[in-house]
Amino acid sequence: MLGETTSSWQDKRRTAARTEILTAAWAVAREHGLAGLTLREVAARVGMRAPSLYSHFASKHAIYDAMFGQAWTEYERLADAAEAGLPAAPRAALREIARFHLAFAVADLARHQLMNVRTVPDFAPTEEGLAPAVRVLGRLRAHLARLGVTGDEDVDLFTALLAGLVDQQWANDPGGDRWTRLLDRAVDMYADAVGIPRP
Amino acid sequence: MLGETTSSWQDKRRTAARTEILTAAWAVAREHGLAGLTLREVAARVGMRAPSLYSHFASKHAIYDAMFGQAWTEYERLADAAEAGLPAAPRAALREIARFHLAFAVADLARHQLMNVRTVPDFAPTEEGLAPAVRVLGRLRAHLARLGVTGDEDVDLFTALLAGLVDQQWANDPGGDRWTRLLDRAVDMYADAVGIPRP
DNA sequence: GTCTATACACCGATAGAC
DNA sequence: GTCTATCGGTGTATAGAC
Repeated sequence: MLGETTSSWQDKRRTAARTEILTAAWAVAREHGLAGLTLREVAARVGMRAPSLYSHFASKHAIYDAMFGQAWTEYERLADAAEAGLPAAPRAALREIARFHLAFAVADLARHQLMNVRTVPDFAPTEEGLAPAVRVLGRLRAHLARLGVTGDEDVDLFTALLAGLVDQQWANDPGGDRWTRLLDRAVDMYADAVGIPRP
Repeated sequence: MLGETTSSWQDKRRTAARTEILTAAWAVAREHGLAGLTLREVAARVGMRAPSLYSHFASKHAIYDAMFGQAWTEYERLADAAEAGLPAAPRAALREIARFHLAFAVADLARHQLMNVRTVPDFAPTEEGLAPAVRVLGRLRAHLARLGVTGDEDVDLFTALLAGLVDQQWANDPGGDRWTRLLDRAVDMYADAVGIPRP
């Protein structure tokens, strides 16, 4: 995970074990809900007893933290890939950014809950786990700036708009599209408000 | 709670005990977080042992459900009181509705988490607990209709906008006003989009 | 009816043997 | 590293005192 220059045979085994544990943790979280994740079940899926997990992660929170980092890293990776295909027209570009965000947030409840926290009682990501999330927000700021949106409040308004659509979608129509289908209208409403020119 | 025509001495004692338990539950939820609510601590605060709570509530979820109903009933009560002072100007009225909602949602994290669910793993409000929440949404629809906003999608867009501001506020600036202060801009943005006339 | 005492199955976490 | 055993916590069920 960290930028190791040399990785011995033992290190590879260690990271492999960590990866396997995290994969199992994601599966449990998706089946039983994020809060329904238990060390005993994760351990069972990787052929261990629960206490053995503590040789690889300091605590259950450390597992959540690693998952948090994985989720935002994956977001970053996919966003990078999608960046090449961004339309030139400002509104179309903004629409595509919003569409990507909503699609990612609506695809996996456990992941969404973890990335946007709150549902795990005392969990707060460490600085290391937070890093990719911070980078993603920076990337969004840069994109908006390129579209002419530079004010902090304008950026905050955009994130609130996206967060609201996602939240209402999960809360009141999970699996449906009652709120996600409002995306185009929401983006146009926002674009009008911050002065992004109409096509 | 229910509409009893006669309330015997025992009934009064029963509802008094229930009320006392719920008050203690709110206190615990505010101190330790909504998920940090434990029956043992609630019981201790009302001078009971944990199992004794089961004489008054069928389960911990039943306590959550009663709290859910209380929160939305309180929202309804305050909204009713505020209704008399609503401005005549459409945008001002919309702004006041939004302001009330945000103020209520931002005032108490445990209450907000409970009213908008999700953080309590398997909890889903019963029909009875849900009733005041449904009434509140109906009231909002009526208000918006009076302002000329009748489309379901327009209503959904408004609820998403409010939900987003509240969520971002709690998630990224709890206790502050980084997102709540965007309220006027958000309302104007929305009013422009749905065609509520400018003053 | 209301409460206590007890018990059960589960949780995260730790200690120590191997 | 992984195990077993265990600790203190949880929600919850039930038997029985009053």
